[in-house]
Amino acid sequence: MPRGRAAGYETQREQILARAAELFAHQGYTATSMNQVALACGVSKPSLYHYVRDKYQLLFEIADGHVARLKALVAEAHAQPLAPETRVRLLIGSFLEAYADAQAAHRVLTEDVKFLEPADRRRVLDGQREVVAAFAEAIAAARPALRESALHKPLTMLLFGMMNWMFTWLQPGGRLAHADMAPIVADLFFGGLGAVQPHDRHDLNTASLPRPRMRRA
Amino acid sequence: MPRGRAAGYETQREQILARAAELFAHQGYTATSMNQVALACGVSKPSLYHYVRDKYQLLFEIADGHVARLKALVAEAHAQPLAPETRVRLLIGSFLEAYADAQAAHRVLTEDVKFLEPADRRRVLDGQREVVAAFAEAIAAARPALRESALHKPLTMLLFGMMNWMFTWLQPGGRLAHADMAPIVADLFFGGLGAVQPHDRHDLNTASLPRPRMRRA
DNA sequence: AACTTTGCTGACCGAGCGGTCGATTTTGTT
DNA sequence: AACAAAATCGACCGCTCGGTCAGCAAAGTT
Repeated sequence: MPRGRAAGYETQREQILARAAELFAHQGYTATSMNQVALACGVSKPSLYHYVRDKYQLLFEIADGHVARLKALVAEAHAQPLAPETRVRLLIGSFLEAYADAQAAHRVLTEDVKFLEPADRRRVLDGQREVVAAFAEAIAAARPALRESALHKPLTMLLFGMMNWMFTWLQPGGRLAHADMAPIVADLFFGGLGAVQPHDRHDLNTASLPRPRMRRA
Repeated sequence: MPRGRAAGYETQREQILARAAELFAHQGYTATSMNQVALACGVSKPSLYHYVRDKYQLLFEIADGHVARLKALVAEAHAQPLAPETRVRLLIGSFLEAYADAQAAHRVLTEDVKFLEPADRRRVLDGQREVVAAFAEAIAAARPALRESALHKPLTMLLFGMMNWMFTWLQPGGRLAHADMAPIVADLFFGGLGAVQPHDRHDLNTASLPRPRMRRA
């Protein structure tokens, strides 16, 4: 057995994944060419293929790695003995921190999942479902009345909407950082839960207002 | 002058736009070929190019048309004499209705803007900024205290996060419809505003909890 | 020193892309 | 009937894509 792998192999591999994640995040998976990835990594295309099987593997590893990170955060929050609401607030904070640290991977996960083959997509989406279910459970533990109304799952999705949409408008160098938003999101969410609780479905109190259809724009 | 345009020209053009929007929404702009668009419309590729200048024009018209629709909804809501909070609730309801009626265009708008040329992208994003600013103004009118804390804009973005993320998880044929969500979103938002108001920025009340870094996933 | 694998590259391949051409048929006007 | 533009199509073009190949220098094992 003449040689083993060089020490820098895994290092370079991870750098390639990171560069690819950035390119995918900014240009989209299909609009990014392997030539671009190779160029961004400072290597030739065959060298790139020395570290990665194909373009598809880049996509899968970026997406799968990110959900694995999120699942680890959930496990970490559940390992600590915390009051229910405190646990949810911790989850929100740690997720927003993870989003800030891996913005590219997060964007790839939310926008390019559709390019995964069915089996891989299922795997990734199942991981996401686990994470969302854990949030929903933590929320139901903090506000048990929600579970009876079967509203804790839609409300959990609204919470994820607030968090997942942040990468759209929050500037990395702006006045507000992801960490600043965590208590705001948590306060808005828990403060609003009380107001939405007594609601009945199909009680569309604004639907009776006149709302004529549009003709053309 | 021998002939004018056939009566069905505009009709077919709009159908092409609609089909293209669906394909773009499900596969992404770059991953959708003009052959696919032509096939989905039941015409040959040269016929398709008889109705549309090029692929890019499809993208721009889909995105621009959708923001025009949203801007019209804002104008419509402002034309009516309403109590501030009622106006915001009406806006939320009409936006969710518009999202439900034009899910494909909405998805294209949120995911494929990056493929617009700078000038066109600016135009579309400016339109979106107008819409968001109108929401923020309506919200500040309903809760004047928010304006002083300069928090009404981030909170408006959180509201948009809840609404814009809905297309990700709300099943068109599921138990909950977009219309069912409107009062829930409005109640959660207005109910939570009171809880977030007294907050000071950088008062990260969960940040003191132990939150060790992850090593690798 | 002999050997074998690693790490890397310029050149190349088949395929599919967006878009066009030339020709044909259809249709409203005169 | 004569005409010109509209509407449609099969075939094709130049280009870029993801990916491969043959070959070369460097390096760890024996």
